[in-house]
Amino acid sequence: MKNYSRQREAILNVLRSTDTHPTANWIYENVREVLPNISLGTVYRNLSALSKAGEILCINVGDGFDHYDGDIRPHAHLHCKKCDCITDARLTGDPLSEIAEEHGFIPQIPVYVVYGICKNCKKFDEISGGN
Amino acid sequence: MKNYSRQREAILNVLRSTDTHPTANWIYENVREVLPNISLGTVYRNLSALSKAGEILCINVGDGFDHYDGDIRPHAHLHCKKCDCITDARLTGDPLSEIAEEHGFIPQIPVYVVYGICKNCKKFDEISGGN
DNA sequence: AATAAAATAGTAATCATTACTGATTTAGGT
DNA sequence: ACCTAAATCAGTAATGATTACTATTTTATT
Repeated sequence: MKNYSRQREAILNVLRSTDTHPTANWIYENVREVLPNISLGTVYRNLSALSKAGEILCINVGDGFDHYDGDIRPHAHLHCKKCDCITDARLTGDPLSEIAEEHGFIPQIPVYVVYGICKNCKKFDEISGGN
Repeated sequence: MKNYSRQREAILNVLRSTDTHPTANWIYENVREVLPNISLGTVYRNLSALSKAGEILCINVGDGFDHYDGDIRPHAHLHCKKCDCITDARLTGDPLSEIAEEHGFIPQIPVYVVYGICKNCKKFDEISGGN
């Protein structure tokens, strides 16, 4: 993360222009439209470095892919266990910082996660009769 | 999940007797002390089935391993980004359900996650001067 | 322009997890 | 108890997202 690279800038641009919490491969495909010769390894390396530097977030839904989020402002993630989508939700307070404090835990990265069933999957459930 | 198997029961026993949110391999090693011939594939298959059935939780810290939790009562997880440990914390309310409701989202699985720095890593940071 | 550090493209290796196969166990009726 | 079908198992092979490696190119600084 010492030197400028147009590859890193393009990766950040692609990631910050979506709210879909994409995978490394999705980012790769989209950056290729700007930089056709970029390597998948470069995408992975930069996402990893940016994540470690705290400039982006790495999210793990449990679908076998790492997802990334260019929005590092405090917000919540609603994880759907059916379709593995991630919906952003604003936070009206800091609900767990008090609890965290009891444990001597610093809630450094401002993302809260809730598992559940999203709007669309809920709709489908009602039609198909559950499951 | 139709038929009884002593393997599945042993896996559940091991998982429920710890609060360390272990990996599949840790569970495998510990179940082997009771059932020496159990297969690693059996452990994976059962953990997956139990997780899908909602009897246990699969947790994804981002350290390359799936972790499991035998406690499915409502509680929060404090994820340390330094050592990837997971600390349980009790919930005093239902802080995000109101927000979730706005999105038509059903917070079905009662686990909240907060990323940050745990007590021990914090202590080490103070000694070594950060990072 | 010259140099060293950093980053890249392309490819090979890693390794947690999943899939597969033939044998064993369970459930439930007879 | 026996019988059958479905479920599960042990053991092993395959998968595939991610990481590591290497030789080359780019960046920052003098």
